[in-house]
Amino acid sequence: MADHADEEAPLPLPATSWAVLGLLSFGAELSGYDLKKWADASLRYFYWSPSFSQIYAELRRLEAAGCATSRLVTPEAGARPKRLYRITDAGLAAVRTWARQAPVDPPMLKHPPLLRLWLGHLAEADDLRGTLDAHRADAERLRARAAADLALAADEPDWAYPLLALRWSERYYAAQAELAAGLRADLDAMLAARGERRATRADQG
Amino acid sequence: MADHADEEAPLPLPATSWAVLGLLSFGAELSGYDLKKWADASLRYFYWSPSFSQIYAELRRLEAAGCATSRLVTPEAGARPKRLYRITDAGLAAVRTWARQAPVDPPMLKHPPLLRLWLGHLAEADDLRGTLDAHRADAERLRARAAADLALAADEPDWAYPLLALRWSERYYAAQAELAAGLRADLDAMLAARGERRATRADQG
DNA sequence: ACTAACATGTAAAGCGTTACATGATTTA
DNA sequence: TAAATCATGTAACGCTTTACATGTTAGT
Repeated sequence: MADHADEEAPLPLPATSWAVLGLLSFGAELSGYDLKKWADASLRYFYWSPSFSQIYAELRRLEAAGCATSRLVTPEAGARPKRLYRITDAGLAAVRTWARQAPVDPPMLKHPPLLRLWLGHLAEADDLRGTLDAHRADAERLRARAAADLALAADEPDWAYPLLALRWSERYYAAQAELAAGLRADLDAMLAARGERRATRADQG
Repeated sequence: MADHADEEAPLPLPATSWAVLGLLSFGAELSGYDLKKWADASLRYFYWSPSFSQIYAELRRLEAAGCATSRLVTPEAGARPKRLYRITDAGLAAVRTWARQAPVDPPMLKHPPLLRLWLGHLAEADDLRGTLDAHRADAERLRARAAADLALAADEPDWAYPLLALRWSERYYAAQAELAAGLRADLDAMLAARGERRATRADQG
């Protein structure tokens, strides 16, 4: 039976569960708080970082499914105890099966700045310009953060794959900034052309 | 009071409501089915396209809020009636206020192919290569679809802003394909270096 | 006549967030 | 010692999807 583990269907867990179990699959014993911090520093560039409460719920679910175990640790007498989670052998086998066999969903993008521009006929031109400029600045900030996190993680042989993901992330946010700049230019060109057309009509009429 | 409409706080509706009301703000009288089709052809490139049931629920909500009205239309005697929705003056004012004043949330990305790569230590190299290649092909398909939709919408003066969004979308998916190619190259280089290091160690040991 | 695709919804289940509650630790 | 921040959770709410139910139209 153990020989056929890779051929069994993956456990029916939501993607967020696999992300959390994936964090644990690197081997460390972590608290919910630790996991949230780590997710913010790595996953969030290409996968949204779940909230604390979501992480705590996922950990309870993973433990109930036998994919993780937990123990209460009290640092000092009288201090508040914390619960540390560690992946189990069954959990490691499950996440391996998932990583090799589960279908890969398509990327999902929710881009509020673009939604605003798409409804540009409802706003003022300066509002739109401001929205795009702010979005571009955000993208550049994220690119810089990814570059910084990349420098921190470099040369750690265990993190070769997270490092690839970080390199991709830095390029992704650089591309986002460039796309924002291009869109800003297109918007200005469109508005200029529209203004000229209106002026021409006014001259004729 | 009417003069101050732009200074009032936007109605507390979720982003999806505004997206649907935004579709209606172009002026057409549409059914839930029409709206879904239109969302699939325009919004989905930069904003996920809500499901049918979600759209129907949003329409009911918008009507309850006074932002839209509906009427039942029976094409022929005995045929199944359909409900058509149209934006109201109050709805137009509300979506204008939202478009000008509501804060713009940051883009949200959920990228399962990258999540798989990030957990590359759990899978086989060929699985990862296949995942990346499939992702690249998907991105190129979406780029081509955006280009096609762009050609359909061009030269419609009312769709100037949707056109800008479509141009951005085409570039976005082109960039996605390039990023996938770059990541594939990085992966191959990493695996080659690892293989050489392992071979070197084997020679020495 | 049968099938597939089109079309319009409803109901239930689950995902995920915000708000809340609590206590420890640091800083002013 | 007061405030701010860190840290660990719980509970309630609302968004979103999947599955289901139902009827119509068009092709074969």
